[in-house]
Amino acid sequence: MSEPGRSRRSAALLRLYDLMAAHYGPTGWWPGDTPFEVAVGAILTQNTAWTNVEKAIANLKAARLMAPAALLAANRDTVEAALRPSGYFRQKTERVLLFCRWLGERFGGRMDRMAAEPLEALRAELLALKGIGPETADDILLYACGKPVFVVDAYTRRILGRHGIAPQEIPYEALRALFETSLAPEVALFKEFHGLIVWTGKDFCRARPQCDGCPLAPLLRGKPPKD
DNA sequence: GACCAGGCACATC
DNA sequence: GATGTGCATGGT
Repeated sequence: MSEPGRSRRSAALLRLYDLMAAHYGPTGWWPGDTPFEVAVGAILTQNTAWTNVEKAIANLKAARLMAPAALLAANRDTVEAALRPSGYFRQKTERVLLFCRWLGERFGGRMDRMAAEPLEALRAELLALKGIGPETADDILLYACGKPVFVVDAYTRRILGRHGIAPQEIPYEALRALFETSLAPEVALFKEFHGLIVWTGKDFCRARPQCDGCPLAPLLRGKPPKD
């Protein structure tokens, strides 16, 4: 991308950020007591509302299963029962257990050792795991490992498309690259920016799709949303 | 009661 | 490579 193109885009993204931040203040996203809990939540939230994920996470904690070794030692039925409220519970049980097995074999079950790995190699390993696609991998890399990757989700695509910053159908990697080349690679900024997108998406794209009261409404300048 | 949610893998063309 | 389908629960 040309330098003027990048700085224009960078300014547009920072304007989005400022409007959302002014509306919400710090989100502190992602919620989770430990990096492992964040990684599990990233798998459980696939195509699923976060409120349902919270129930499954609470179940795991109540059953003392929020640890890789505990999950691997548990009966599969027990894990499935705990994950049931988050939907797709058979698939998600398989995916969580596969992640635990890999984490155990590769890093002795320790998230801190995983996080010490170089970003690109680690991303490739995560993507090679069955059940971990780009968004889930990047959730884990950013929020559980503190790596400077930008997480793209359905809300990101919808909001940028709606405001004409990127085409609605832009592929995952292209949209990730757009953020990562336009913004300073600061983990705290990436975390908070994605958190603000999630909150804005939940509150306005879903609950109030007409954009009433949306912090980003001023950017539309009276034009209807594009989607 | 229909419709949707912060995905992903797999089959089919 | 693009497109369609299964996976499952809970909220609106």
